[in-house]
Formats: sequence, structure tokens, C-alpha cells
Amino acid sequence: MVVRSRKGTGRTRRAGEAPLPRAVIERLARYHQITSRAGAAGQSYISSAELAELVGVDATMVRKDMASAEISGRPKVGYFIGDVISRLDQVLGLEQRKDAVLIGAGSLGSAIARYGGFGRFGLKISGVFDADYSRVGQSIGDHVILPMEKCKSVIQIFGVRIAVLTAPASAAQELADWLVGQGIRGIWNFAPVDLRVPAGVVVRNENLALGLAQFLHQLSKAEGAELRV
Amino acid sequence: MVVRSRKGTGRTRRAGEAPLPRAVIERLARYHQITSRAGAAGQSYISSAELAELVGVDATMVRKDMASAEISGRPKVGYFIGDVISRLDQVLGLEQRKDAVLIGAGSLGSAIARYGGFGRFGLKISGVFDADYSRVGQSIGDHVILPMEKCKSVIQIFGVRIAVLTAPASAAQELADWLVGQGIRGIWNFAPVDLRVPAGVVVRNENLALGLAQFLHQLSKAEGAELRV
DNA sequence: TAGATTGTTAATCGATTAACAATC
DNA sequence: TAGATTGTTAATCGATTAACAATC
Repeated sequence: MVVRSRKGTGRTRRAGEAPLPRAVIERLARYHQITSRAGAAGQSYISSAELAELVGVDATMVRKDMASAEISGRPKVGYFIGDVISRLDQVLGLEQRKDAVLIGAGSLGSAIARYGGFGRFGLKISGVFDADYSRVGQSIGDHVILPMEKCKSVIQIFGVRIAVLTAPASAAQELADWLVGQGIRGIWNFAPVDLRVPAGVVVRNENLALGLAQFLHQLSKAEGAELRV
Repeated sequence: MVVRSRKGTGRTRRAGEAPLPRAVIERLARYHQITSRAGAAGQSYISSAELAELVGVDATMVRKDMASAEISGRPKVGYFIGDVISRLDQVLGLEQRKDAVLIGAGSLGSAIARYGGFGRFGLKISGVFDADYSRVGQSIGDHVILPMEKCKSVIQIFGVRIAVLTAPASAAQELADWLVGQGIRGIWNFAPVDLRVPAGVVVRNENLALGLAQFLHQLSKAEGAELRV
């Protein structure tokens, strides 16, 4: 076995596959968004200064981030937007089309199912499921809500490896276990629970309550500062 | 003027008001969530080891975080859950009741308006508004959708300083400008746009597309690792 | 060419971890 | 008391910034 990584070294990968730190990835995703918008507005090049301004970081850091994504620009001109997007698509893993099932057709689930914007990232919702029979059969956007019993076969037929979990907190862990058993390898979790999954399964918690707590903290800090000045 | 902060020093505040780094705040919010749950389950004390395990960080870091929030525990016992929650409520600014207006009663806005869970953080939605007259008058949860024209007076009457912005991206900046003009000091923004606001106004972007991009990156990394092993 | 912008190396800063002392 | 757990200081590590060289 060649690939063997000791904690913290991260030196055991093929060239060009350096594991980028989370902070870098977050910024790359923002560059992607901004650059796409600039491209849609007709721009062909974008400078590190412009990106830095919009993201609120130092231009040097933008250039470093670009370097770590192996994107190079041209002195006096900037980065070619086509390059930036196609390379960031690769780095962020937005290229291949990916099927997903959505579990839980409550109000948040419906909002996500209806929102078409994720197609841009290659994410395709192949089926929307709910355990509540009173919801089954209703349509949300292009989808018809299916009973959980059908979920297993949809996962198999389409080879789905991603689940969007918008079920109630009380059911989330049990559903996650079941999904992993069916071959799901990534869960985009909107239930306010820290899911426990086996190693190798990726969970991203989109925890709105945490976001709100952070927002309120910023706010109370800002109000405090105001009172003091 | 006593309060004068030179960039980077952060040494010019009253004792006990050290500006906690964002990473610490994020963890504190998670401790808050976990501790609340443990309390609800009947536990009275929680150890740094338990928190560390659930959050996926080192126990030493939990203790340091607790220290920076001025929460102290008892050797051999752990942290008293009552202390943790009440102190974190203070630090995170979850104590006072805060009124908010919600702008944009589309599917995401409706999901948020319907979701009662934010009351726990002191956030109270005082009114739901939409510019689309076909939506006005419909009810979502406990709220009735009001026309934008009424928004101004609701802000004034209740002294609202927080807005939840779930309008389409195309309208978001204009709405933000208007809201700030009406006295709003904090915007919890769900539109996929980086809002520009005057200094002193707090914006938190809850950008699902960024979240998805990060999730997909993790996933592609994990799949890659799998193939290599 | 001169000037603007990228690219890179070195220095700084801050956050995390390790080691161990303090305490119930 | 012995043992478990918190609390704190010092060491390490990584990320950010500054300075400057390279290049179109």
C-alpha cells in the first residue's frame, strides 16, 4: 500500500493533489461565485485586487489561493475568467453530474427541491421522499413526493451516492444510518443534529441555528461597540 | 475618547470583552447546541472530553474555549450545564428578545417563517413581507404576508433592527439599501449575493451555494481517496 | 520602455496542541 | 488519599501578511 498518511503530514499524495485547507476552499468557492458573475456580466479577465476587494481579503492571499488551485494569471491583465471557472470547477468537484435523493418534504425540503440553482453545481435531485403519507403524491416544483419505501430502489437504479436530509431532527440519525446502509456516501444535512456516520462518509451540516447564533453574536458585538463610541 | 483600537491589537476594550476569534465563536455555538441537548436529556454536568468527542476537536481546546468564554468547571466533574448555557447565551448574544422582519415570502422565506426553532435564540419574526401582490394575504405559519408598503411602519412601531432577507438575488441589494435606510442594523441574508452595506451594519450571508460547493469538494476528495486506497 | 500586475520567498502572527500543574 | 478532570504555560504548527522579484 503506497498511500499512507501520518496525522498532520499530508505528504503522501500524488503531485497536484495537495489537500487544501478548509479556509482556502471556502475562499475558492467565493472566487468561483464572483468570477462566474463577472463572466456573466461580460468580463473576460479579473484581477486579484478586484477579487480581494469583493471577498474582503488581501490581494496577496488571492494570488496565493490561485496558485494553490494551480491557476495562473497574466501580469498587467489578471486571471482569465474561463480558466478560473473551469479549474475551480475541477478543484471544487462541480464537474460531474451527481444524482441525489432528498429526504423530508417539509417546508425547507420543498424550498430546496424547488430551487433550481444547484444544477449549476452538477447536483440533480432524482427523487423527493417523505415518510408522511399525507404528503406523498403532492408535487413540489418538478417533483412528486414519493413514499420512503420507493427510496431504496431509486438509489439503486440511479446509483445515487448523495442524500439531502431535510427531515425532522428526531428522525435524522436513524435516516442517516439507513441511507448509509443503502450506499449513500455523502449527506448534506439540514437537520439541527450532528450526525454520526462511519468513516468515509462525508457529512456537511448546514446548521441554520449555528449560523443564527453567530450572526447574533456579531450583532451584539457591533451594538456594544456603538454604545461605547 | 477612550476607546481607540489600533488594527490588530484589540487591547482597547474593557476587561472581559476580548473580541473572540470567529473560529472560537463557531465552536462555542456548537457547545451551546450540544450542551442544551444534554441538559434536555437530563444531564447536569458535561466534561470537556464529551464535548470534544461530539464536536470533533481536542479536549484541551474545549477547555481553552471555555476559559475564553469565562466558564469554569470542576475537576473530576466537568462543567455545570446551567452555567454553560447561561454564560454562552450572554457571549453569543442570545439573551434579549429581538424583533425581525422577514423580506421575501418565497419557498425559503416561508420555510424560515414557519420554523419556530429560532425563538430559542430570542429571534421573533414580527412581520413577513413580499413585493408580489399575489402572495399578499396568504398565511404561512402564524404569519400573514403583508405588502412591502407596510414594512416601514412595522419597523418603526416595533423598533426592529434585524431583517431576514429571503428575496431573489436580483432584488437583494436594493432591498438591503432600503432596509438600512429604515434603521435596520443587521441583515441575515439568504440571497446568493454579497451585499454591500455601510460600516456598522452587520451582514451574515447564509449562502447555500457556497455550502454545497464545499460539500461537493469534500466529497470528491473522499471519493478520490477511496479510489487510491 | 515604464508601469501594472502576477508570483514567490521570508517574516509575522495567531491558533492549535502538548505537557504538566492545580484542584476537587 | 488516589484519581480524574480542569486550568495554564510553553512549544509547535499553519495561515496570513509583507516585501520584493519576475513578467507581460
